[in-house]
Amino acid sequence: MASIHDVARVAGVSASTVSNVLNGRHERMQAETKARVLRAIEELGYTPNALAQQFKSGRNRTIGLIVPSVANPFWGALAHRVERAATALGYKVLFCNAERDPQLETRYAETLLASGVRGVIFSSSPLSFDHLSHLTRRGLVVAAFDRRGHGAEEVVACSVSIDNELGGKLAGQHLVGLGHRRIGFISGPIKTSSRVGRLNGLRAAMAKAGLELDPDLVWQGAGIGGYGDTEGPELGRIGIRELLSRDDPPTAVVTINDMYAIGGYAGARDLGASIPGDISVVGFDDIDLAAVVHPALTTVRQPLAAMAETAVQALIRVLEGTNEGAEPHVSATPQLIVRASTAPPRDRTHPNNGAR
Amino acid sequence: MASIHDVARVAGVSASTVSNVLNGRHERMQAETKARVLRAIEELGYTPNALAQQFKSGRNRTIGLIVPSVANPFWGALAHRVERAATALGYKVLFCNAERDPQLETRYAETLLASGVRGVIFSSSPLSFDHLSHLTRRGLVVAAFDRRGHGAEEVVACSVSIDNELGGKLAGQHLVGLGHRRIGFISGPIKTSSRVGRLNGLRAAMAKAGLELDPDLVWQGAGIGGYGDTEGPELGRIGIRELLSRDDPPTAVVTINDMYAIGGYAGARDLGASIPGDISVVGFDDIDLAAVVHPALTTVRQPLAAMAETAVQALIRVLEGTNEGAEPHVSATPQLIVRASTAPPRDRTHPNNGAR
DNA sequence: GTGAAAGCGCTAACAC
DNA sequence: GTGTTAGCGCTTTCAC
Repeated sequence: MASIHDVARVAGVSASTVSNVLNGRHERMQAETKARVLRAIEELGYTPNALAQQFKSGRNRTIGLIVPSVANPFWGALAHRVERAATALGYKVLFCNAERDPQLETRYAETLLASGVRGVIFSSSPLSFDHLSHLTRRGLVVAAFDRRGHGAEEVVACSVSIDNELGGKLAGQHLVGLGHRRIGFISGPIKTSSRVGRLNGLRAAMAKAGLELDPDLVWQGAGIGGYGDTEGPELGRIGIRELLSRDDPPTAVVTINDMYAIGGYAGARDLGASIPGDISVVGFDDIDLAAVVHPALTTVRQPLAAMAETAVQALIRVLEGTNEGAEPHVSATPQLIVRASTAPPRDRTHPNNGAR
Repeated sequence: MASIHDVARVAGVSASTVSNVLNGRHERMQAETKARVLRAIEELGYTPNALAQQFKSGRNRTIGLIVPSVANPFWGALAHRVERAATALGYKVLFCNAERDPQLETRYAETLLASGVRGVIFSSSPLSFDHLSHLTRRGLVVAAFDRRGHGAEEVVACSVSIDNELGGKLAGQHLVGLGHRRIGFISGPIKTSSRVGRLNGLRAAMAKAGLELDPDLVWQGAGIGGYGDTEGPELGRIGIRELLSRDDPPTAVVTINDMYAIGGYAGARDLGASIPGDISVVGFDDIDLAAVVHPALTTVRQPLAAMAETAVQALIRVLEGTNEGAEPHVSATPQLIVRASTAPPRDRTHPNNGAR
C-alpha cells in the first residue's frame, strides 16, 4: 500500500508537506503545492494508515461500547444509536458483549485500552465499578449507561440513565390504580443499579397506597451466564409460571424488560392463564416488539435515542477535555406506555386479596 | 504508561529480551532472566501497547463483521457467535451496522482496512460485491455470510450460507404437504442472494406439486432504509394484511425471517384472522423468540453457531495464508422446525381454491 | 512555505 | 542467550 512517502515522491514534495495537507494545515500553503499533493493522493489511491496515525498521535477517535447481550434487541438498538451518535462526531465504535460478567468486562476494557481506545461506555452497569479502577488509573474513561453515578464514584466519568426508581413507580402506580394489590416482580439477578432502582420504585409506589410488596413475589432467575440476558424470554416464562403457581399468586407482574415480558406471555399461556384477564404484565424498555406482540405490551419506555446521544457526547467531551463543569450524570425521564397487557384484576373479592 | 523500555530498565535487560519474553521466544532463555522480566512486568502493571504492536507487525488480529441491523436478534446472535469463535482464535471483532447500504458498507470497509483490519465478514450479502473490488485490490479479504459464492466471484475469499433454495423448498414442501395451494411470500426487497434463493426454493417446491407461485402473492416491503431490517416486524404486519386483503388471498405465507413472521402475527390479528386457522405462517432463522411467541412459530432453522464458526475459521485461515486448497464455499443445511403456526388450510373446497 | 530529522513502542535481524 | 540496531508510517518541532 502506498505510503505518505510515495505521495511525496510523486508530488515532488516532502512527506511533511503531504502530512500538512492531510491535516488541514494548508492555510498559508501555496495553492499549487497543495493541488499537486492532492493530485498525487488521488493518483495513488492513497489512504493514510490509520494505525500509524493513531500510534503516533496516541489518540484514535474510537470509543468502546460494552453491552450485556445483543440477543436483546434493546441493546442492539442502543448499539445502533450509539454508533450513529459517534459517527456524527467522527468517532468509531467497537462493540463488545460482556454478558455482565465483571471478569469479561475487565478483559474487554483492557483490550480496548491496549488498542488505544480511551473511552468506553458500559451499557448495563454493575453496582460497583471497582473492578475497573486499575484501568481508570491507567487512563480509561468510563461512561455508564443505565446507572446513576454515586457521589463518591471516582471511576465513572459520566453517566446517563433513566430514573429507574421513577420507572418502577410509574409501573406500580399504574397497576395499583387498576386495583392490583398483589404485584410480582420478575427479573434476572437484581445486581445492577437499574434493576435495584426499578424494584425500589415499585415498592415505593405500592407503599404509597398502603400496600406491601411481598418478597415471595420477587422472582430472580439465574441464567447460565449468571445474568440471564440471552435467556430473557425463557426466564420470564419460568418466572411467571412459578409466581402463578404460588398459593396466593399475584394479579399483576412487572418484568425487568420487555423480553422477559414476552417470555411471560408464553408462561401464562402454558398455564392457561390469560393476559390481562388473569394477570397483568408491565415491561420495561419499549422495544419495537412491544407494540407487535399480543396483547400489545404496557411498558415503561426508555428514551433510547436521546440517551445514547447524551452518553456519547458526554464521553467524547470528557475525552477531549471540553467537559468542564458539565453535569456528570444526566437523568432521562421514563414514560409509561399503556397498551393492552394491563387491566383491573378479574376478582377483586378473591378471599386471598381480602375485601376492599 | 509504562513502555517496554521501562520494563527493560527495571529488569536490567534490554528491550528485545522483554520482547522475547512477551512473544514466547523464551525456550533457550535463562529461567532467571525470564523471571526477572516477568517480575518487572508485574511490578509496573505493564501491558504491551497493542497499537504499536499492530503498527509494527502490520497485522492486528482483528476482524470486522458487518451486519445489516442489530435490531433483529438473529444478527445479534450471529455477532455473539462470531465474537466467540474469533476470541477462541485470539482475534477481536469490530462490529458495524451497515443497513445493507452498499455505500455504508464501502465506507465501513474502508475504515476497517485503514485501521489495519484485513478480514471482514459481510453477514448479509448483496447480489454483487463489485462495490468492494477496489478494496480487495488493496488487500481487504472478504468473507460472505448468507451467500453462495459464484464461480467467477473474485472478490469473495470464502463464504458460508445455508442452502437458501433448499430452505425455501423445505418451507414449500411442508405447506404443500398440508394442502396449501395458494402460498404467499413476504419479504423486504428481494435483492440479496439469500432472499432470491429462498423465493426460488419455494417456487420450485410448489412447481414440483404442479402449483404455481402467484407473483401477486410475492410481497416486497421497502423500509425507510431501503431494506427493511429495523422495521421487520412492521413490514411483516403490513405485508400479511395486504395479502389477506386480496381477492384471492393465500392460505399460507412464508416470511423472509422470523421477525417478519412475528409482525405477520400482529397483521393477521389486525384483520381478525387466526393463525394457523385462517393462515399458516413459516418463518426463517429460528431465533429464540420463535419458540416463545404464540402460536409457536414453524420456521426454517439456520445452524447459526456452526456457520459463524465456519466463517470465522475460514476467514482467519485465508488471512494467515493457511487456507490452501480449502473449499471457498461452505454450505450448511437448513432444517425445518415444525411448531404450531402451520396447519392444513381450513377450507379446502373454498371456491377460489378449486376442488381437489 | 517547505523540508530535514527525530521519535512514538515495538519487533526482528543480526551481532556478539 | 542477550543486546544492538534499524526501521514500520506518520506527526511534529525546528531549521531554512
